[in-house]
Amino acid sequence: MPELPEVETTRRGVAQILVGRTISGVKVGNPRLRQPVMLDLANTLSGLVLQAVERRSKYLLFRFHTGTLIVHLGMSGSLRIVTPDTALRKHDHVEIFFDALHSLRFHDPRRFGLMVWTEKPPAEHPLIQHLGPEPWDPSFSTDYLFERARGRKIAVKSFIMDGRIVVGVGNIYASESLHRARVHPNRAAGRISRDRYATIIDAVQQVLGEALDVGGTTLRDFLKSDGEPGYFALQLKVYGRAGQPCSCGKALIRQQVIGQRSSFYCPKCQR
DNA sequence: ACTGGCTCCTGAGGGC
DNA sequence: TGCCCTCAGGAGCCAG
Repeated sequence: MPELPEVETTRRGVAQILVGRTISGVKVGNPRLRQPVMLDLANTLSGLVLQAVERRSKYLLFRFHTGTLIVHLGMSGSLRIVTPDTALRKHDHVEIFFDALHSLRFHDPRRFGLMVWTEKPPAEHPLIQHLGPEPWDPSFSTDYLFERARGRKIAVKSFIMDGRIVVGVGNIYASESLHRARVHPNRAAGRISRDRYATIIDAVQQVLGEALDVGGTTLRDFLKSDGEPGYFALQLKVYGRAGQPCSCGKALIRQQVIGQRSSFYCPKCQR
């Protein structure tokens, strides 16, 4: 379940090794992802030099001079760089061949991921164009968030997970961020003060940033043959800890479904 | 304009 | 041991 820090770490690992290399071929095993993978992707990509690997939200953007390959890892997807002779694993759906030592494999058991080609600027692609700011973009400001929340009755946790409001805040880090900001996840977005939104922004940036820092330390594992970029061992304070004492020591962590998503909070220190 | 609910898919884990 | 059930989740989509 890659969240933004995992996607960014993947981006760095892939970019470091593959940028500047030329694609020699593509093999599509199972094209049935969230959107079908073009079966003739090899025709499109063969001979192209990878110019850059960028990221927008949780979408990875493989840039070529003729267009962009948009990749999303869904919730179980991962990318791995292997030598082409490495044995295929179950759920290795797409392989992009570079040279004798480098092949990029897309692995995704649940197939919520996606791999699509576009010749337009990626910012104009339907998957990208309606996305809100990145969590660290200056436009993700207290005023912005407060104004967008006016009149909204939706739970603040669902609000900050809405990619049109801000991208990259997944289910786990939404719970963690609100715990850090001491805001109850079920509080209506429109009934939160400007000051508290400033705190929420700080918390989101800190939580994602810390996860990214942990990810950076595992980057060297990127090439390990059996290693997934994986889930970072960031200390989670509430997620998955229902019934355990909160770090405040005054209450047990509760679990509640909010917006069809499992959510965790401390009833004492989050209001 | 909002909101909540549904959907894709597979593996893990619990109960018996 | 093995079967069956439920749950988990990113994010687009749809109906009310």
